[in-house]
Amino acid sequence: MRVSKLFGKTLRDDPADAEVASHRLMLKAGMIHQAAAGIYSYLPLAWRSLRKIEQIIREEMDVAGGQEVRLSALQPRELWDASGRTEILGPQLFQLEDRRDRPLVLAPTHEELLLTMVKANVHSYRDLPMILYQIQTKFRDEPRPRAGLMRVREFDMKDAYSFDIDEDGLDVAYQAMVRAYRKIYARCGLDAIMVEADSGAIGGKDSHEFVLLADSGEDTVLLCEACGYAANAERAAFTKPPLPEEEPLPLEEVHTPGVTTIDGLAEFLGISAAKTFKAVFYMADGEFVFVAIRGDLDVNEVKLRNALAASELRLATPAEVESAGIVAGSASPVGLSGVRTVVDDSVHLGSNFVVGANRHDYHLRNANYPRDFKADMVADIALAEDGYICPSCDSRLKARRGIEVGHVFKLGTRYSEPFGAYFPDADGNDRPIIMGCYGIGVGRMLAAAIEQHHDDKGIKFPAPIAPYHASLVALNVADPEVVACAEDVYARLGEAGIEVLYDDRSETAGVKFNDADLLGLPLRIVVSARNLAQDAVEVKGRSESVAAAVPKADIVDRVREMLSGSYPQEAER
RNA sequence: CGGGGUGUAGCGCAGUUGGUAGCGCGCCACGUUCGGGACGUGGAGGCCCCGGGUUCGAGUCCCGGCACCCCGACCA
Repeated sequence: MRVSKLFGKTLRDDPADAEVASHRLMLKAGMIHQAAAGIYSYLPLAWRSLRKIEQIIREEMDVAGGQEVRLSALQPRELWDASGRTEILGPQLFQLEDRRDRPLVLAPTHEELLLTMVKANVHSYRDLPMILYQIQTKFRDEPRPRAGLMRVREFDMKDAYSFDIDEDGLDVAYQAMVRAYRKIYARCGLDAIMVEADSGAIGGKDSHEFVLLADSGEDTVLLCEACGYAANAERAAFTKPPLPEEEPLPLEEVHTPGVTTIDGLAEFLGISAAKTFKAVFYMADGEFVFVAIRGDLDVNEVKLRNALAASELRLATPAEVESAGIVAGSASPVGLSGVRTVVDDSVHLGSNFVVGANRHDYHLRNANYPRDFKADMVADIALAEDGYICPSCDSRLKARRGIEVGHVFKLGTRYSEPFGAYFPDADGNDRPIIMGCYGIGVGRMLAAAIEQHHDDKGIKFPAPIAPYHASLVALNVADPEVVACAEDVYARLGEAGIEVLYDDRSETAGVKFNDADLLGLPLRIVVSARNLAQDAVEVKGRSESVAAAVPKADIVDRVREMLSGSYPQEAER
């Protein structure tokens, strides 16, 4: 491709509305165009890269035994009404009507439709196991699109679904998908780590996320360098430091004027926050819930939601707290009745806690569970944070930000049962299909790759997903010899199957070099009068600082060598 | 949905007490240059986000919308 003909122009100034690197660089390099918040079009450069990512995913899905399907994006809303997800998804679901006022939705995911197809086509245990996948556009009206391609409302996603007769089969499929995912990221030149994840509202048991560590990421993950434990913060467990066991002392009221916070309370009484118990109030599916946790810990709302099996969870408003008869600032589980109470299991790790007295300016010393208060539920609802103790060894966890680029779930019968996806087993008994689902965001992969591979000059594309393999820069196109050589090199590389972006524009060296660095193809080949004097052209890797002079005749071999050398996993294939 | 910010040329921005819009980059033409965002000369390019209002007169003041960005809430 000649740059003079390429659709898409680079920008000299940084676009004002882009803060994260991938967004800024893709706009600046002329790769993407924004239509509205979280809605982007892809220009040729981005689209080439995305297609390469898709192709890598497709190949690995096929190796893992997947069959590609293509499902309709426009779907009747009644399908979603039937699964109850019209309501669950709420405003996130794009809805429209056809000319006869029939309600339709733009599919945010495809479980519903796929299940109806599976029901129609799976008639026996002999049809299983099976893996289906699709790579196509999904629509979600996100509350807050952000960071360029990182979180958008229209996006391409690979979704795979496994269908098995039993849990053992699911385990096999799950492991095959995990292996495929690891290969996909490796082939794309991405350093993704697998972390334990919450399965969220999609349900199911085991769940893992694939995460690229990056400060611009939306997720927080906790990692243990010593034993390899890795989990999303929503899911992460940790060892809660125990307090010395004390003889239970009698409950005793203490005057605490003006004290309404845990820090204030600890300071006032000269004790550590861990010796206190704090109260937090939530509304879970409309029901008021009193939550208590040791003063040094914070509530993990995802764990709490799971413990309560609630679909909607939010902090209670001050008015709701008051109408529940709670004295905010001195709230206490002691003497509480008629309110659902959840207590973190840290209640077992200590004694003689200081709690509120349900009376302004008073707290209670020496509260002990279960002597002084009851709970409807005791569970781990604590949020893991940086520096906490690893749950599987005694090292410290590190908190890092990351970009979620893949998520795998063991769904079990979560969808097959309600959708009636049953099959007769060898004994003729109907059994629900055991399912797994496995997603990768294609556009987010591209954004994440750029987050992970860039410098102050621009992108540094991993070769397998670069829009082209090399930039060919002709310096001074007014010089006929330079042009002749560049054309010759362009033609020969093209014949050798190497994808070259040929900068044939009448621009100065600085402009061309800067644009080449900005787009960040793996190699840069320069043809100039200076090199031509030695019958050479020069080749430089995007990350290298000095270029190598290569005899003109050797250029094809040399480029091939350098491309395979930088990505051995590609060369092996 | 709450908080903050921004809407003026393709991009980045300025615009004074209200007086009919400018700079840089980019773009077009010609010439000189030619290894890290060159230079000269000449040009083109505007629904000042939208709608009301005040005023002789509004990019500017007032009211009401909308859009986009950031933080938070939310996020199969």
